[in-house]
Amino acid sequence: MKGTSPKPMGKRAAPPPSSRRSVGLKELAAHLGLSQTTVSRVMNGSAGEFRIAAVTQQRVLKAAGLLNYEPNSFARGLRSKRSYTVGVMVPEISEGYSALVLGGVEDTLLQAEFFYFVVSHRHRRELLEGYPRLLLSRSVEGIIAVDTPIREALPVPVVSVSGHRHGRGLLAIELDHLTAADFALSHLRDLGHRRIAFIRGQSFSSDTRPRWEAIRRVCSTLGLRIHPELVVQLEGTEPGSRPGCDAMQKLLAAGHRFTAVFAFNDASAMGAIAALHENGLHVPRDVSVVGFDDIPSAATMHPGLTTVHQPLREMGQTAAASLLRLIREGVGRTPQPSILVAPRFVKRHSTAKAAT
Amino acid sequence: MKGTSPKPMGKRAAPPPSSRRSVGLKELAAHLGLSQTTVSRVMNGSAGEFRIAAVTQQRVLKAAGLLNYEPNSFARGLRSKRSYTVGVMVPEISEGYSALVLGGVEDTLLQAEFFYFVVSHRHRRELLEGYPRLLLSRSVEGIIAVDTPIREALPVPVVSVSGHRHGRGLLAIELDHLTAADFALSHLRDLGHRRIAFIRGQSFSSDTRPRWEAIRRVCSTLGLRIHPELVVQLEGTEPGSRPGCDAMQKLLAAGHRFTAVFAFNDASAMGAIAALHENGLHVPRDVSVVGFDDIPSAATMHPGLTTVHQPLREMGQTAAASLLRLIREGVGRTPQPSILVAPRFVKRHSTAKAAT
DNA sequence: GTACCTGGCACAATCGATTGCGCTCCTTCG
DNA sequence: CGAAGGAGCGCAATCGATTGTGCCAGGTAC
Repeated sequence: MKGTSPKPMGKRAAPPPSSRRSVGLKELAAHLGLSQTTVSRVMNGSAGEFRIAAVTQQRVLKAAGLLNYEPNSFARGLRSKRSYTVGVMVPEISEGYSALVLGGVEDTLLQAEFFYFVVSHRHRRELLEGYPRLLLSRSVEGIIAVDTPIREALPVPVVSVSGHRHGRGLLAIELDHLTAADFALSHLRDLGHRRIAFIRGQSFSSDTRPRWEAIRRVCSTLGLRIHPELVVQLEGTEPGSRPGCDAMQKLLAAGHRFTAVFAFNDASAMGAIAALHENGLHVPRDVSVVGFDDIPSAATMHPGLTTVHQPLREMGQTAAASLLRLIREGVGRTPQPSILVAPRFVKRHSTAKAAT
Repeated sequence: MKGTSPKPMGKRAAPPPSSRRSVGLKELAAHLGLSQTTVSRVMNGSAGEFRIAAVTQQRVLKAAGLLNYEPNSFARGLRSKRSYTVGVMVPEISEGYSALVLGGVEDTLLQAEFFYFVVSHRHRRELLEGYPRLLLSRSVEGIIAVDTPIREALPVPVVSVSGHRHGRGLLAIELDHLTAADFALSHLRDLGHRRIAFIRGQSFSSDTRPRWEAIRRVCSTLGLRIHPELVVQLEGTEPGSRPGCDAMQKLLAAGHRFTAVFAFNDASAMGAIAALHENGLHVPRDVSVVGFDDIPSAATMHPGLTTVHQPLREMGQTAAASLLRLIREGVGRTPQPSILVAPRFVKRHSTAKAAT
């Protein structure tokens, strides 16, 4: 009561552009001659349930606008125990894959007035294990794991995008690998290819195993034989096309004949093409190459890369939407362990009829 | 549109049903037979200044570990008024440019135990204007604006990366455009090019203006003439190489002769090359092309693109480090309005001696 | 006239950690 | 032996919003 109250309802010209230090609920209430309770209820839209007079609501809203009131997020979170924030774990944010998924995640989250923290673990063990707890200590309400294994069970919902499936109330958003493999292999088969080489992904990439499994099953269905001597694996954590180039060099050095290559991703397909060129082989005349992912440069490179398009943005959106649902409804007996999204096949110019 | 929107926020949704309730400071203290004060001091490392016995510290630390104590971030923030969080605004997170800068930002921030929110505004006006306030309402301690104009003065430090410079205690991290232009233009001049075409950036891109200014100055220094009829501008917000392709088509349609092109970025350079090919012109035999940015596919395309490399990751790191400094030391008379980072010139195969 | 609504709002207790003081014991010194 | 001084902690008031409950006045109902 001692201090001079800012302005007790007196008439006053337009208050100076409120560059004020964030007004609190308290000041707002005082300025209105109301209790914090009432103001809070109006601001939260629960005015109806508490019978606040319509005229009062208008007064509050108007004053809030004028004084530029913003509720303190800490205080609000402390009471309500809600942060409206989720955490997103990715291997490396600057890589196209994660960035595209993040774009989709953002689309959905921000629409629901959620924010998100991003952390990238770079496949380093201590980060992989530490980040979930770190995120939890920041009060996230859920976690989206992109191409990232989650081992321990967490006290919040977790949705993975192309991640290792690990049960325990973990919802996985996955590409329909079977359809993807069918697209690529049917295409090659129809072009007459029988001796197809495969470049498998690095062991740490979570897509490696399911995609290979799908390839095996589809080959079997299509009556294609997998020649073990034509299967190589990417190695090293280096991004870009180098690993694919190395893998193809190794394959070529072995000297086995093949007319087509199905690469693990577009980056390795590009590396493979570079290696083929260096060895005097022409794509697609001598060897056809099919990539995976459909990254932007797949369209602009020469020759344009035939590849399987992954709807990464859509996967991000689906992941976020699913996570929001889990947060809202609780993780009650996850109805389904995974959601499949459909790939698209993009035929460009790196594939042609098998050389006879 | 002004003021606080009456966020309905719905009913109190059931709080996330956490399986294992986290222990609070209170329980920890009780379990130890100590006061919250003491435990808090030990946990915050300020034990020394408050003469807590070494043996007590050990006890506390051990119990905290056992009971798995994690301080509540809301309560902590409420008192200390620190969030250890910054906001990052980008045009679109899924684009390579932003993603690379973000990578650098993350490197530095996470090392300082800061987290960050990402929001992408897609050049939409309402988002551009609303996000700063929205971030502030989340109690961020600072903002990094990547290729994003910030108009109003904010109550927290702001660092921009390749953004419109706008004084007012805003620190800008910028590429050294003069050096960059000199790299590219000296190279072309030395190869004998005199009639050089320019593809300028879209008007909404903050790099467009300063880069063009640098080009003009460097041309003047090098004794190169800028032929107005050889200057075209990118149009449309479409990402990828289409805008560059269109621009080059327009240029070719005009029918003026030129032997080299300096594109606004690699994407448009690729588009330009595609357009040149379509018109029967060979790169680099008939026309040399220099790009800008050095995006990953610049190296793998054919021909390899000669370009100016922007150290985007480094720029992100510098931005984050600078922001942290401003947060720590306050925005006292920003000592310098901008920090320049040096580009690198990457010579590949899209440039050659001028056709005679 | 009394009892009973019911609309309209206020009280005060939280949420969980931080922090300015201040209160005990022990030593140690004069 | 008394007092000063330090070592070791605890009390209780915050931070700002949310929320269960309570209170009062005016309006029926009988």
